[in-house]
Amino acid sequence: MAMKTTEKADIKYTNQRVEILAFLREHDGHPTVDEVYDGVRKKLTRISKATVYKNLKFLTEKGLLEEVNVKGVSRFEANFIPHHHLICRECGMMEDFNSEQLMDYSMKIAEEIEGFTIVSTSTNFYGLCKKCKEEM
Amino acid sequence: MAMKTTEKADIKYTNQRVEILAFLREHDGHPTVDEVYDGVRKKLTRISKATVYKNLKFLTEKGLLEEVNVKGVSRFEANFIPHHHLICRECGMMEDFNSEQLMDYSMKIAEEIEGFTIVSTSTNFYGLCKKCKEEM
DNA sequence: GTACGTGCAAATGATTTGCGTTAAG
DNA sequence: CTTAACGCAAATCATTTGCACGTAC
Repeated sequence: MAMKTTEKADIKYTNQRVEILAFLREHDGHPTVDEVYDGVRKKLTRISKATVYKNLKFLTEKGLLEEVNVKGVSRFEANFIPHHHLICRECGMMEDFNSEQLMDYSMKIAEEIEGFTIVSTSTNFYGLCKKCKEEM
Repeated sequence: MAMKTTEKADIKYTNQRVEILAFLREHDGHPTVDEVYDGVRKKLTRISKATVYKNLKFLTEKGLLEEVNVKGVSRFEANFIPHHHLICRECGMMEDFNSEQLMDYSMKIAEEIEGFTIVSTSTNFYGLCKKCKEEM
């Protein structure tokens, strides 16, 4: 069976990739491309933004990262425990949220869908974060 | 209380806005900006893409449209019955999917979340559409 | 009549690409 | 060694903006 794991073997772990992965594992706030770039540049001062772009795309294709999009901006994460998101409609802030119950429930519903082979599910909860609510 | 409905009153229903709304109501396949532009241009040949952009943004802010983002591209819809999405990881194709059960279940879980005021939820089911699966 | 919307062209911002150089395996 | 990755600068693509003119209310 063709598994993702076989693909992982072909990855060249360059310094740049190692630092990008390390940065994302230490920052679970779903950083944007620029935030990853700024973060990684502290360790690798000569890294280019093009390399950050290329690698975020590459690592996402290889299955080592997940890309999410809020208000038109790409954000990345390295968290592989399937989870859900709380998203603030006002400021775009995004937080992980776990509910195994909901994950199980969604996957059970997924099994009944025809003409689509479901691999994963993710629920987004949209609303207002504490900060934005107070500012209203 | 400041409701969305009070805002709706201030909308100037120009030809351009009317056609954009009509197009989206007739096309539930989550069109991109370019697709909306091409579609509306058949009726209003002189409309500019800037106007399409301005109005999609404006109408989304006014609550008449929903914006979703797949693979970095914005898509729009005018469907206000809350619903879920089936998204193909391969080609980005997106289809509506209804499950009242799942909607109820998610909202029940949402009520228990603290520090975040949840307004709506939407579950994305990721996988492969029939066409992409056959091509593998 | 007036304020807001439009179309156009130019500006911005995000992302991708081409290519000579560098480094991982 | 050899091939894939890097860094840089230029190119492309999506989206926004400024402004003179037009139109909904």
